[in-house]
Amino acid sequence: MNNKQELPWDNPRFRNWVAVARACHVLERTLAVKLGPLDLKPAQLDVLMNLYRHPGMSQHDLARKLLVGRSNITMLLPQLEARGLLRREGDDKDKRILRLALTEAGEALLMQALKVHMALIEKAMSQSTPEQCDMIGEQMRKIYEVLKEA
Amino acid sequence: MNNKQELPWDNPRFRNWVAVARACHVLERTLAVKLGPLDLKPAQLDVLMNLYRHPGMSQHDLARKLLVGRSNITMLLPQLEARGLLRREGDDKDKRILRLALTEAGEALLMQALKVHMALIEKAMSQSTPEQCDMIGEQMRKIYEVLKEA
DNA sequence: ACATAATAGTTCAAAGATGAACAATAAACA
DNA sequence: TGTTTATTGTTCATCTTTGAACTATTATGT
Repeated sequence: MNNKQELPWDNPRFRNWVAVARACHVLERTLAVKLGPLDLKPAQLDVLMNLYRHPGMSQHDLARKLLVGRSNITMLLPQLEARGLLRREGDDKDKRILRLALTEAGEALLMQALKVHMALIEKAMSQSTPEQCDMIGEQMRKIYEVLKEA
Repeated sequence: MNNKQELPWDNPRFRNWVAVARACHVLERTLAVKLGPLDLKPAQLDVLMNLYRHPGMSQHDLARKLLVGRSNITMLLPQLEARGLLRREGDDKDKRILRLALTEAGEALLMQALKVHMALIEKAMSQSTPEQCDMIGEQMRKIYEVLKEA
């Protein structure tokens, strides 16, 4: 007779996930504001970060890393390339592939942006003990694994 | 003489937060796909959820809850109103304010969408013990508090 | 009361993200 | 080899999101 399902708000998992989403959202918005002076958007910072860690990666690989479509990368890169922050050069063996790498200027700007990003994350995560912080990261990596092929 | 700052990737807080952001992103994308059959976007679901919990709230309050601009709400609501999912009626005492509430149809669709959302969150969070889950929620609420007025 | 400031919502142009369709290239396989 | 399939990156139309400027209304302060 009870045609009302259990309301999600009574469910701890739901409530707690909503908190995760809200924290993410507010940190992303704050980051966007703080990156303003560097004329950099969070999405662009993500690109620079990935190229720093994986120089020579293709646009396809970059799109997969960032969880966005390839077309998004195509739209994103020319702005950064025009600013001299990265290079795109064709692969020798596979002419379909463009290999990406940061320039000196790109690396320099990345370092500045990382200071901003790092400070923000420090401020956010300073509330947690190292053990709590690691546990959160561990659970989130599990979630990513569970969902990425769903 | 060391002009290289500590690289964020060596910092547990940074690495763990990146995991949070990635988990959020992939869950949001997955939700968007799973809500497809209901012809509902995550942002629209957020609206319905908030109106269910806070009937009579204004557009301004809704925007604040959702962490978006007021204009976003203005663009979002007409679609939902046209589908008969919600009502907008002017406040008696303050003629600037429009008060929002779900219709029967809106509530019914919300219940369907919540099943989808709930199932996804269950799948994601089932990896964690109840204690871990609560701790994550607690830390995330702290982060939100710290950042929301920054 | 009156001028000033603050608030709620809308409009609009610009920027971002998305997915389908496409061209060029490479891989698989008969 | 030749044909078919897959992959990489681009283009394009569409949909969202955003912030600044605007109107209407209410609050504040003198």
